[in-house]
Amino acid sequence: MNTPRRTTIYDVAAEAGVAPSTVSRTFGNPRRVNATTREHVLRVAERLGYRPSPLATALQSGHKATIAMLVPDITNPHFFGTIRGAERRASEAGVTFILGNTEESAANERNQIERLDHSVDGFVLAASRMSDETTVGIAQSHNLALVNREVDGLPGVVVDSGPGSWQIVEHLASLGHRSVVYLSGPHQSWLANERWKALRSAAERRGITIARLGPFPPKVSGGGAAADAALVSGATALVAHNDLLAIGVLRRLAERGVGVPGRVSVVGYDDIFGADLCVPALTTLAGPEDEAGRVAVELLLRKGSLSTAHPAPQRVVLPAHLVIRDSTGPAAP
Amino acid sequence: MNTPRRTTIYDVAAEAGVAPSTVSRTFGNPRRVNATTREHVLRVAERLGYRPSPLATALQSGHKATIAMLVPDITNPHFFGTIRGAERRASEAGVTFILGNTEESAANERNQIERLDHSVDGFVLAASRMSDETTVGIAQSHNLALVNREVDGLPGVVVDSGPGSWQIVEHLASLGHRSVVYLSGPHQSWLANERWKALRSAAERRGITIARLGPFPPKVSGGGAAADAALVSGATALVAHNDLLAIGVLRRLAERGVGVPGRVSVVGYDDIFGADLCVPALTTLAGPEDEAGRVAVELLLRKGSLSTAHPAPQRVVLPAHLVIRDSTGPAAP
DNA sequence: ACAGCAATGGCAAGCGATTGCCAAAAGTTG
DNA sequence: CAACTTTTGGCAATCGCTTGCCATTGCTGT
Repeated sequence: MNTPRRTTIYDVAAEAGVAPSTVSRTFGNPRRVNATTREHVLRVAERLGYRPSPLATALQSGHKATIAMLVPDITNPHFFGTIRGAERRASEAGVTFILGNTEESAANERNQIERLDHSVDGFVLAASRMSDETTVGIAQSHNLALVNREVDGLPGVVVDSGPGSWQIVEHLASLGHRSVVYLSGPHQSWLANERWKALRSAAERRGITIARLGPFPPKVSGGGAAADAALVSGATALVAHNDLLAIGVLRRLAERGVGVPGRVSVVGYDDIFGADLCVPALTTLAGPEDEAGRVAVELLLRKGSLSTAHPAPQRVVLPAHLVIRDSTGPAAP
Repeated sequence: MNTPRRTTIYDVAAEAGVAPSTVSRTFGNPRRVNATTREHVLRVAERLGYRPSPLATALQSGHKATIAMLVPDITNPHFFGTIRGAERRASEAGVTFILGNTEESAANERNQIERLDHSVDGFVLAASRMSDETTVGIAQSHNLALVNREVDGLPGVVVDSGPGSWQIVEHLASLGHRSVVYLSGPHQSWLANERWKALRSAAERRGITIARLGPFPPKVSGGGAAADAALVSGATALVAHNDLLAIGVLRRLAERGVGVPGRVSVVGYDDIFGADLCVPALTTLAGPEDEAGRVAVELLLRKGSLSTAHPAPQRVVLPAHLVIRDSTGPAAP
């Protein structure tokens, strides 16, 4: 890895017989330099294999062309889509993409932000675990875009679980279910609370009994306890916080010989990879996760550009739709 | 996002009544400054909320404390294990982690490397699509660590598909299969060739007929064509390049009413999330993907430190093991 | 032909650290 | 106590690029 010193604007300038500032402008502010000169400089730069140093640029101009995305659990397939979408959009925009895992911890999240602070233009916070106050505080000095989390005044994108949750309840109701439980995710998860609220209000409207159980870790391994608790409750339909949990529930149910959807129906959220692979295939609320990732990055980028003339939408809601598979069926009599 | 100008070593220096260089040393070379002074500086820095700027540091010292990982397809769950492992290790080492998607293209891979060149200390290349020559060329001026790819003289980690492939063949042979096909991944995939070689030699040793079909895109969607081709071949056992492809194959087979493992057996590689969810559950070669990610980063970090005294192992081979599930069974008579 | 301007290029001062070199202070040694 | 070594802190150059400001140059209009 011997470094033969990289080509700098000075090298190019010398070779092209112009001042370094001219070279700099050629790249960063082309209209500021005469077409002929520009061409010439570009040619020389090309020949010398010049590459601008993002570091030096960032240090001087403050423009880092880099964003970071923080997810609570990089393991969770649910985030794959969002990560993918975000990475794609960033890459398209020529922005480098930093990925961080917060291990479901708000403290960890803060630290990462703190650490990366100097190195990025902004953060995409997916399913942030931080409190509203903390988040607002951070937003004071940082560019943020939230995914699946709403905080007053902050830009973000959510996959709409409201109408989605209603769809779930309607579906269940139409199958004759009268008693439903929601197997909740972490209590500090905004999403968990949102889903619960939506489910409850939908259930009330339909005159259906609904209860919240948990919290359960939103992983396959959380399914055991969740299933057992649900069974005790006597509900005929279980709505899990996410597909991972739902799959865990399905497993446990199979172990215990509880028929799905014969005895109970199971619904998940997210439609992750694998949801249609398990048996019975999982009925789940599918959202455009990729899109969410894209949009979040978009919001961040837009905010950067000072197009205050055309204020970008600060809050985007993406529609979700229920994918009905085999894990839901008529309520047992 | 108004930036009230961040605290710099100068601020700290002024406040603490020392020179900026002392502040710098306090952080970067603590033993160079008197304990008392150090304590004092640290206290002041703390009070002022000083955070070093990685950019400035990198610009001056060349030490970026950042690595990038490039994967061919961020979509593929297979890579998430590796990504996770790599991210973890990087994070533990206080190194920031950049993730890039190369979309299965060697050219894209080169570009990304070029772009990130100035910003990182090294690259983890997962299942790189670049030719050996190109890779060696790049290694001349960049720090590289390869995952599931071997290039002479370059450090890397592979999940050992050799013995693994033998296990597959043994398993199939013991079930009475005499004719096997390998449903290959992309031809420029080193892994695909490696697997093929291992399978073939194992098959020969066992006196089993084996053929290579493909290439097929290593995705679920590639499974249709792969399954059809395999059926025509008349083989009783299909070994797919990876689980995604295997799952696609399973689907197609089910569509066509071909019993698995009744009529044919199917084996995959990687044991991705979902492999045990599908029906029949997939027999597959499981490797420690997380570990591979960790190790790759480790190699990169080690190379950075000039511990030439204790030359780090340049090539790590991780063992794989066959997970036998329901997609393999006795050969049809 | 001349004031008035816009376009273009150069100068030099940063951005926030690191680090080689030097000098002052402190500690050792016989 | 003189002579010497080790610690410790400061100075200032440097990393590669951006950008405000100034000086030229060449047009324009009248």
